[in-house]
Amino acid sequence: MLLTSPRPIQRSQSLREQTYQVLRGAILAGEFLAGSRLVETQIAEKLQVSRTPIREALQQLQQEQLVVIDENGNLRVVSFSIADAKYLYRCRLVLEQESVLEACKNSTDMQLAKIEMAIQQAEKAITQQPNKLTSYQLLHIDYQFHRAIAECSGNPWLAMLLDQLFDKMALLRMQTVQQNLKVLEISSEHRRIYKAIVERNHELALVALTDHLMFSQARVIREIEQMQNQNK
Amino acid sequence: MLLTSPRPIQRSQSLREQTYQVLRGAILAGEFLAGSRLVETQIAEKLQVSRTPIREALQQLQQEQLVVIDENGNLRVVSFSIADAKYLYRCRLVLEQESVLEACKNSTDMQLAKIEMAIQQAEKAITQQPNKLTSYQLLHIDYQFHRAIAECSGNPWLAMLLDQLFDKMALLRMQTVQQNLKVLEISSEHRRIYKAIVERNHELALVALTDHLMFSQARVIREIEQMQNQNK
DNA sequence: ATACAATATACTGTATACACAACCTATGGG
DNA sequence: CCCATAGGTTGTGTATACAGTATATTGTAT
Repeated sequence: MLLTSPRPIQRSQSLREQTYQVLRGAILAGEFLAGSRLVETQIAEKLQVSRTPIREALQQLQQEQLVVIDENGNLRVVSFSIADAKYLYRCRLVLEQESVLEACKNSTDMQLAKIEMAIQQAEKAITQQPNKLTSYQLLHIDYQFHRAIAECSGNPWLAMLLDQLFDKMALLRMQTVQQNLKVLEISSEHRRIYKAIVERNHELALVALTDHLMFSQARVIREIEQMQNQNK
Repeated sequence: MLLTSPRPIQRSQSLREQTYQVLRGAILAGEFLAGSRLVETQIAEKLQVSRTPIREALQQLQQEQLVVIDENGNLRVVSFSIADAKYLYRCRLVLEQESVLEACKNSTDMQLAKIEMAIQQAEKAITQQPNKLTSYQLLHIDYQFHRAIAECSGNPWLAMLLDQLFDKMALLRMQTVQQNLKVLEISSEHRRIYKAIVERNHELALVALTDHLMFSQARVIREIEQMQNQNK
């Protein structure tokens, strides 16, 4: 009789991981102004932990390009241009095209159900608490849908690459979106993609996805331009 | 653990950066067996620096998925399966397709020259020192070509995503390739892609690229299978 | 010998100390 | 009045100490 304890795991997470989550969340939630400086010692004092976990969390964020080193060697929250937006959307498009193609081919019923759940969750969130949700939460719900499709592809590296882009997209939109997203438009576009995948119609799925991303890109760029006009 | 590096480390860059380069190089050069364990204290003693820079370097490698945490929480050099190979190549294909498309559209004369230089350098390296070069060096020269095309696209995020894949590809092939690469085949395939880009013929460029990557994938998978047969 | 308990060892996570560089600021000399 | 430099401030990089935990080892009893 041997302690076959099935791995009780989950020793409370390391401070490094917790710090990382806190900082990432704060950045994506827009709690730092774009371009604001991040100083190890200040964050350490604020969070009441030593510099070590902070340092490591910042390095992780830096590798993910959510924070960058400026010309003086200071860490700052990254700030995206219109050009960045276009390039990021372009990368996302080709990866997500592969994503839906494979989803059309491989997705199981359970995976499809997960996609539909993501759509329903989004719709529920909108109708029930229209203004209770932060932009960050809305974006998160949006990406659940795209993440679910990527998982259908069965390609873990594809999902990983897309995750990286989603984080940057979230920050990009967080830095621009003032009012709430046009969530109704998004929802119908999502339904269209989902329907095509269920029908295994990959031509239609590709078109629907491409439309969706192009519209989304257009919305983001329009908002950036509006912001820039306001600042004049 | 070999780490042929008694102490070439100097204060020019941070120890963290130097350690990272040394470890990354050692992994990609195959100086660690696939799956071998990486221990902070051991590496620290070997390189004669404290654990701090080692730790940070290892975390960076972990984020790049060149090392992973096993079920017991130990760091190990990642080891790829045939499935991984296929998935990685698939991601690489869609990203590089975008890469050559944009290269056909945007590349300047200088950028084109850089691509050609990469080809010539590869050919020179092969003819002059056929057996002097390690597989790692050959791979590096190979990727210079693909990197140069990615730069032509003007899309920095695309180049970044591809860089990540190249590292994994290098490791994948390092773990499989026994004899030297079939460099002559590669070279002619490269020339074909280059020619299409110069002529701004994007249909042909896409075909040439796709062929090249499919051949490459087939070569890698064949070698993995041979290895697995040998181990029986 | 095998199983189990007790102890030692090996690693990691975190805090802290210190060195050093960049940057500011003020004071004194021109 | 200007500027040059000493001294302080701030921030990062690195080493090290210490605690907690997992792993290996040894000793002991059956």
